[in-house]
Amino acid sequence: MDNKIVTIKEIATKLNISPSTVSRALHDHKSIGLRTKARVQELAKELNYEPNQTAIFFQQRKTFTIGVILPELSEAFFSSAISGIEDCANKNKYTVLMGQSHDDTEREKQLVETMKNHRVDGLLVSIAKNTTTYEHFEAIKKYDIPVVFFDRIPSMENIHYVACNMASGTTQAFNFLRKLGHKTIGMINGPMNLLASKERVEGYRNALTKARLKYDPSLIISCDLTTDGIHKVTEKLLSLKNKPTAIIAFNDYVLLDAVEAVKKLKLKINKDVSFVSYANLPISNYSAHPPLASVEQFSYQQGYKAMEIMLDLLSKTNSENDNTTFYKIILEPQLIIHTPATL
Amino acid sequence: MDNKIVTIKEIATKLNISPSTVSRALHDHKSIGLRTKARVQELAKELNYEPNQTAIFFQQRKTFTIGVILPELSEAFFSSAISGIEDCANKNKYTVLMGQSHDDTEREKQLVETMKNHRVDGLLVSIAKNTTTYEHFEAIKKYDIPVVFFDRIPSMENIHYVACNMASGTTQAFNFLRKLGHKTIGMINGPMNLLASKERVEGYRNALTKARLKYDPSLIISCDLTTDGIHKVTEKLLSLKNKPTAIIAFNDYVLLDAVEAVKKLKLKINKDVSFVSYANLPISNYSAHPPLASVEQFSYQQGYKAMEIMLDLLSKTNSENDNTTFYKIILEPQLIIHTPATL
DNA sequence: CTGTTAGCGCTTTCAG
DNA sequence: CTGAAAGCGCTAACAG
Repeated sequence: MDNKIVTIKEIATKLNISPSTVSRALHDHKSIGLRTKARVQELAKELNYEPNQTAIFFQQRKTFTIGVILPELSEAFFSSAISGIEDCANKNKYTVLMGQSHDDTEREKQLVETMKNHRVDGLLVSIAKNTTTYEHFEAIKKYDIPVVFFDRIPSMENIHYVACNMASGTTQAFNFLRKLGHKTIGMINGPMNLLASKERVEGYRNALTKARLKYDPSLIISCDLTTDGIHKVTEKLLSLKNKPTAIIAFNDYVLLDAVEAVKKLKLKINKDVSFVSYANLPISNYSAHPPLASVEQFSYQQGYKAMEIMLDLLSKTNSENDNTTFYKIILEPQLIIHTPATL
Repeated sequence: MDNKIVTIKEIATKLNISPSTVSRALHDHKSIGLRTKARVQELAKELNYEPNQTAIFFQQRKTFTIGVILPELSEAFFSSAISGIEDCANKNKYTVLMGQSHDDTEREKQLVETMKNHRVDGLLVSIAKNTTTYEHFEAIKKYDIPVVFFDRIPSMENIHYVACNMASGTTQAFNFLRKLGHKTIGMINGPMNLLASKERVEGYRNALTKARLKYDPSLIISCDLTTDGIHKVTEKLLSLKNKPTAIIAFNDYVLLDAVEAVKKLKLKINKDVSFVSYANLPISNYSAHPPLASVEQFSYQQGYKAMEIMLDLLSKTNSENDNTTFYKIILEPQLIIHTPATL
């Protein structure tokens, strides 16, 4: 068995020509004679030549690899998003280097470091939920590694990102509930360092303003998105004097925990309290207590789009250092109303 | 801003010593004087030196990168498995290069190629459901890139793999249903090129044999695992003369489609026909029609274990080329019986 | 304890 | 149209 790895040099000596000629022939360089080009390509195939990418990466200072950092792969939103990223990357000859922060800022920092050392061409990140300092992302700019954020966007200036307009999604959700007759609507929100949490509040308040209603801040409670946190918050909401008859849950996972809390209180879903949530994950379709509606956030598309932006950034990174314009792609979410049949 | 990237050579000239000394000092080589070591490390930190991994990868013929090829990231089983892989890899200073085959053999082949060119140190793969030729995996062995398969194992000799003992899982499922009084038990199986499908049949037959029952082959039907295929197969099973009162579904996703088919036939779940399935995915916990029980396959653990085997293989790949012993790790699955409360 | 040297495999000027 | 040579950044004999 020809276990040995074939190099350009070998092809060269076997053909009595120089390595540079071989390299050029392999790349279909115009200045190479058809005759030699053919001979080289033939022998290359015969010997089963494979270019050593690590050598090329090193030499070209480009790895055709994109680093992706996200909180948790087992959350459907993220696995779907990275699926989109990978599809787009693959289509464009890029590969994906993946790491999960597990919502731990320290690990996130370390991953940025690893990715940098691996010389990824770019970084796609969805930040850990309690990341509040951003030096690690600032730092990487100096290395000409573009960063595009998706979904979980940090509160930083001058960044590229793609996200869903959660304000508008929340307004949609709110109005939907209003139309069903709900007067008092609560919200289980996420940590306030997330843009998405701020936007939810914004959308909620916009809806109130438009409807000329008064804002009761106690109806919106932030939590850390842990099961315990969600249970507590749900109980709190449902024990208010101004008790909500409907609740907007941060996402479909949060909803699952909120539903449990409601059951513990011996209240009836869709009777004592109704829910609307975000993400529109497949679990909702099969759930025993699906939300009345869920704000679709197009996770796959977000990932795909983020990668497209990255490709664009990479294509012109050398010519113009456009440190002035930033992509801020905001997808319009869509409230998916679940049919009565499934309720 | 010091945008320039610092190299060992620079540190060397600034300190009037040789690059090799710097390299050694940075690696805490014992033969370097404490004095110089300190000076080097200090300056390195000051200049913010970062080793160029691509150079190291190239030079060392090792990338500390593991390629992972799996069918579909948005399937919970796989995202959970890769989560385990990544955790184990990360803990051991390895990174994960990821690609989805989307159950397409062509793309799988191409991914193997890409991974090979990227010079991954090893490959972890769960094959596409209709992959039946394995040259691409045979080929990669010549490059000293170990391959460990997980969950979806090809019918090849001499491979490393970790999987769940689906035979035993199926026997457990079968016996569970028998105890509930079911006499005629059907099975929606996957494509027969998958080891897991063969094992299901084996487990089914073992259970029959032990119970001294006769085997009716029409009660086991293979399908392509598409929604349409599942619908057809379900209808077929339920229109047999020897009609099953319980069905073992290939996994929790298949179950969802099978349930739909049952509804279309106006039959009642858990009355006309009961289900048991595999995977025990979270969806089951929230599903409107969860299976009576589900065979837990420990996806995260499978991924983690596969990566551990890989690490072991990598640690001794140079010393002994142990082409004779192969890891065949078979995890014992566990039938998780869903509490009546959720039914 | 430290320096010299060579080389990993490839691309790419610069000369013919 | 082709060759010679340099060099990407780092490590590792080998030689002091």
